[in-house]
Amino acid sequence: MGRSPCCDETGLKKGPWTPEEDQKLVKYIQKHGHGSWRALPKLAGLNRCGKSCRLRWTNYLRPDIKRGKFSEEEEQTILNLHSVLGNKWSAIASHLPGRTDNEIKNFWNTHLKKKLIQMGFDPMTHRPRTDIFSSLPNLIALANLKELIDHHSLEEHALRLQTEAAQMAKLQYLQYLFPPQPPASSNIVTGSNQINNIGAFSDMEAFNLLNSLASLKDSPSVSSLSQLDLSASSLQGINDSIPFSRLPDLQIPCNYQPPPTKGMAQASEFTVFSQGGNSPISPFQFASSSTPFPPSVAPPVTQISSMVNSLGDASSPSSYGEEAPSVWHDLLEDPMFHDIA
DNA sequence: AAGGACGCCAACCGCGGCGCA
DNA sequence: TTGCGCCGCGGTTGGCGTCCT
Repeated sequence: MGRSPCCDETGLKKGPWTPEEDQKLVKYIQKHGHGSWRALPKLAGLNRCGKSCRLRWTNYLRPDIKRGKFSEEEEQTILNLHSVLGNKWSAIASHLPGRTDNEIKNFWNTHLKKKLIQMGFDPMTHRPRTDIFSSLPNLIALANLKELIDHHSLEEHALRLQTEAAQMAKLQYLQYLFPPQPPASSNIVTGSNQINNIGAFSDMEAFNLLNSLASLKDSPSVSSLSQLDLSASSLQGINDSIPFSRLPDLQIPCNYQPPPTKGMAQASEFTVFSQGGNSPISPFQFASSSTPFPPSVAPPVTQISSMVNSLGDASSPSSYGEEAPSVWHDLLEDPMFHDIA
């Protein structure tokens, strides 16, 4: 309904703008304002469609446009806003004075999206990618840790710490796969269905799931799972929705070498914030819920945890468009899972 | 030095929303 | 209520510059 026919007209110039055209457009708008974009080209003496003129003005010629590289603060703001708004580029641009939606969109597509992928985050959900392949390094690390514990005589204290770290990592991984569902009253606008899909498991479902795992652990058929200490205290952990802020405490086993991705180096450029208990949104969100939104100043940059880094591998396929395993049974029965565990 | 691959970004395309008659 | 015209938005494309082999 109501499609503009302006660009279907033949004889109108397309493609890059010449300095002369720019000058005509700027002069006209400075003198008369843009008024009706449809009528503007004729009035300004331009052989362009109104759409083209509007785009040229809003994305390039407008006097208040800020050009040049995005600052770290702007980058952080884009990340935060995108985690809440999704691909609402105009809405994001409205919080970045002097930046156009087109510029932000391009910056996202060429830089930020790649960075998130390299760090093992899904650029749409801002969550660690949930596909099993992207988590393999982490699972392998856990296996290596077990090897270490089995074959080396360590001090009891160190052993206990490492075992706890392994438990925490596994529990957190479960949490990543089935993050808590956003509250029904949540008014957060998401630009992606992914967010809603991924939040399909509630805390209680995850808790029940772990209970069923606990009952399975004594079964000879799944003996490999017995490494997972699913005591009541550790189960309490996931029921409390382990936040991201716990991640930096985790240690990767000393014999584990993370994949040599560029993202590893870039990781420190980003900030990871606590998700809080039930936050349905990005790890790039602000730690304090009392922080006014949108932020005017980016928070201090902290180091991303090695745990988060190890979750993803830039070379592995993205989880974008995929779903977390819908049935845990399938996962547990998968021979690969047994091998890893 | 040449040319192929890759990245960046300005510009285009097409759809949906909104106002108005 | 319906249809039309316009605008704005998000996705995509294509050209240019740079890097790599």
